[in-house]
Amino acid sequence: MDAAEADGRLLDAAESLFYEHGVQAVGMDRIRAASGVSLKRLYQRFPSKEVLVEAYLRRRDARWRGALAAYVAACPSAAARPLVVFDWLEEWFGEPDFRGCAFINAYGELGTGSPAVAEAVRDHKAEVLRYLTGLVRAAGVPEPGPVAEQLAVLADGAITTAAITGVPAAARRAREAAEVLLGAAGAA
Amino acid sequence: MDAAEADGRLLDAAESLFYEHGVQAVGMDRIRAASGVSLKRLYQRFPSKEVLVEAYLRRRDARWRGALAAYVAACPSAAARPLVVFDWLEEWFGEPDFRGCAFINAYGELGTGSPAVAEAVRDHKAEVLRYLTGLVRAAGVPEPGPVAEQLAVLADGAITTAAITGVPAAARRAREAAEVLLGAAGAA
DNA sequence: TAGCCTAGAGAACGATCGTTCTCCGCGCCG
DNA sequence: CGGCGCGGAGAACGATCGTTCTCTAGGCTA
Repeated sequence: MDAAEADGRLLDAAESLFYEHGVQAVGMDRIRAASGVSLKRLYQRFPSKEVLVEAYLRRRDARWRGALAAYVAACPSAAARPLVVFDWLEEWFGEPDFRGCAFINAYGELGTGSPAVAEAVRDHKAEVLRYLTGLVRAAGVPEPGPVAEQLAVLADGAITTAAITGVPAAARRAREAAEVLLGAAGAA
Repeated sequence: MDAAEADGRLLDAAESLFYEHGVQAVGMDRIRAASGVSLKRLYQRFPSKEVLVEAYLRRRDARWRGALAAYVAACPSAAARPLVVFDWLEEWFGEPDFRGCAFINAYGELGTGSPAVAEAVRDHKAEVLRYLTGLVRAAGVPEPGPVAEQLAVLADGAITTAAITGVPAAARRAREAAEVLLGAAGAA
């Protein structure tokens, strides 16, 4: 097993355990057991738990935004793409291991104590907002910034609401709201 | 010091410490030190940390909704009251110890492991939704349910966005969105 | 004044945390 | 074939966790 595969197995284990149970509730030894990578190599690749947590968040950010972008790009209508974001959210909410936003959860748990984690979370939210701004602009809204911020708020609210209620209905409500907001802002 | 005062001091200490640092990052001994209540009495009043956490959440729920309702009730226009909710959020976001939604944070940290905490969080969100539904109905919306759910999503999204970005601007965006949604739903 | 109940201070307990160290076996270079 | 170094298994370490126990000082009743 080379370093790249060790990294992958460690990050896979870290992601599923941290996301399901929270960061503080999962010890390093549990990640060793789930990954099959020895503790010695774990600390060779990630010299502390905080480093591992940040790596987990940054890899999840890339994957999450990649999956969203791929789903949205499959929609032929640029005007509809901002709404398709909420269709993707609804599918996500229905998955059995859905547990809310990994970044919001990590920020609530560690944002005070770990600047590295806080920055990774802020970076994720900033990237999502950038992406939404591009979608809204391409949908024909003359000033996409404010509407994109509204969509970002709707998305975050839908994620947390769906996580707590356990049902994906919030995605539909958010999509309906987004439709009204885009219409009012003059989407083509 | 009687039992009622001990409870108050313990819950005050628990609330400020749990809210600021997260639940798992704060030990029982730190709550003893901050409250001035001995460990023995602490465990007399709250026989486990989980019980204390649930009591913290339920008292905060009552206070939080009480403060919101008092602020909103001071607005003379029933039609404007759903929007005033977001004014109150904006003031809250500006407070120096604002750290996001205590219930979302607790759910992310403990929702998987503690059914009592998960239920307290669900109860809070359900009560907020009930309250918003009443406001939207009184504002003249014929079918207040869907709009109230949209406002709840906007509020949760604004809270998390404000917590992560550190600026209260999300409240304004959410308020503008709420205005559009209420207008589209036929508020009088 | 004598006895008793309460409460506080803090040690103690077993568990678990993040992290490091020891020991052993296996594969590569001479 | 022999020595060497890397990697894995897991013990060990000091710290801290939630929780309980011990010991003592003090106020109330008789």
